[in-house]
Amino acid sequence: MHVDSLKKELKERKYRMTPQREQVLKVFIETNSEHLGAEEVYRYLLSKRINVSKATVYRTVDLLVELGFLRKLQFDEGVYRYELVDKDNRHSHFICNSCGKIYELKDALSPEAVLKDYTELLRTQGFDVKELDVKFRGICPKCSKKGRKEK
Amino acid sequence: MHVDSLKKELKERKYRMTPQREQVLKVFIETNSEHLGAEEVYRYLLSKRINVSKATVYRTVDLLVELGFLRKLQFDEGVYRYELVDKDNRHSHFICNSCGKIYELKDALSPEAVLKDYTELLRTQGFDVKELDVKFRGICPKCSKKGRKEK
DNA sequence: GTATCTGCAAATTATTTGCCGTATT
DNA sequence: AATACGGCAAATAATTTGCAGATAC
Repeated sequence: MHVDSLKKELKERKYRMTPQREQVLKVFIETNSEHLGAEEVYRYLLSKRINVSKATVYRTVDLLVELGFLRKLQFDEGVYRYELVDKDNRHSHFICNSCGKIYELKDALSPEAVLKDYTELLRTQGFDVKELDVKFRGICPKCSKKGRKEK
Repeated sequence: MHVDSLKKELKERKYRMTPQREQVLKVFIETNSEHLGAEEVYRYLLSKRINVSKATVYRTVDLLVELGFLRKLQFDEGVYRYELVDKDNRHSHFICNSCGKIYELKDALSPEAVLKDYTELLRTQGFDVKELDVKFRGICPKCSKKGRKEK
């Protein structure tokens, strides 16, 4: 599983495997890769009595991004968030302007698929597209319902 | 032009028109709405010997977002950037992983148009989509050329 | 054994806030 | 005149860094 490939990847790049690195990666696996910020990872570990300093968490998530285990995200709140990279399951996000909840959109009809032609066009213009980031913003179903009752 | 509608909009919402607000908005008009951060707006004004404090710049760009004159952007650098809202000319961005340059993609075949069907699908599921944010990342034409020569 | 890694505390960066005098309406 | 606004400096929030001791290899 993930932890083994971390060991392998670290060795290949002449980094060292440490308990802290394993623990940080495990947080993302155990939480089903919620969109966690560094602070949250730190608190999660604290709550499980696992001692890792905040600086190490910051350094480790950065490293995990570099190694391709995590993806760095931003949702307009002044915090970086991270999620597990899952190559077969790319997804977009829907961010509710009312409650702030972030939904993952994993539908078969992925925006990535829909945008394929446009990405191709960019390539013909010399843009080598490696990544695509699509975010929808608006009001989520829950907030729409609430709004109807309350107002 | 823009400055007049700012006056109008401020009056409607019972805010006041001030020289600082006019100057900040003008920066975005004069620079063709580059993707400026608050600090850059501040420096631009300084360079033109226009005295506005940094705090005011921060407060003003926030206000201009609220009033719908600016759009708040994030490009994964730890800084908020802003651009003029131009309703008839929405665009996506291409961010070069090598030089960091941000390109605006204004092609006729806009991702927004391509994604329309998918947005519609979301609506049927109760997601009221108000905004769409599409970012491409990769290597830009210039860096691709450089890479070929140097490496 | 040695180079990498961690923890701590201090530094840095971007942004926000409180307060008080100033300007707009 | 009343209230909103701006400037300043201090506060806050998130993240980064320097360094000395600890640990993986």
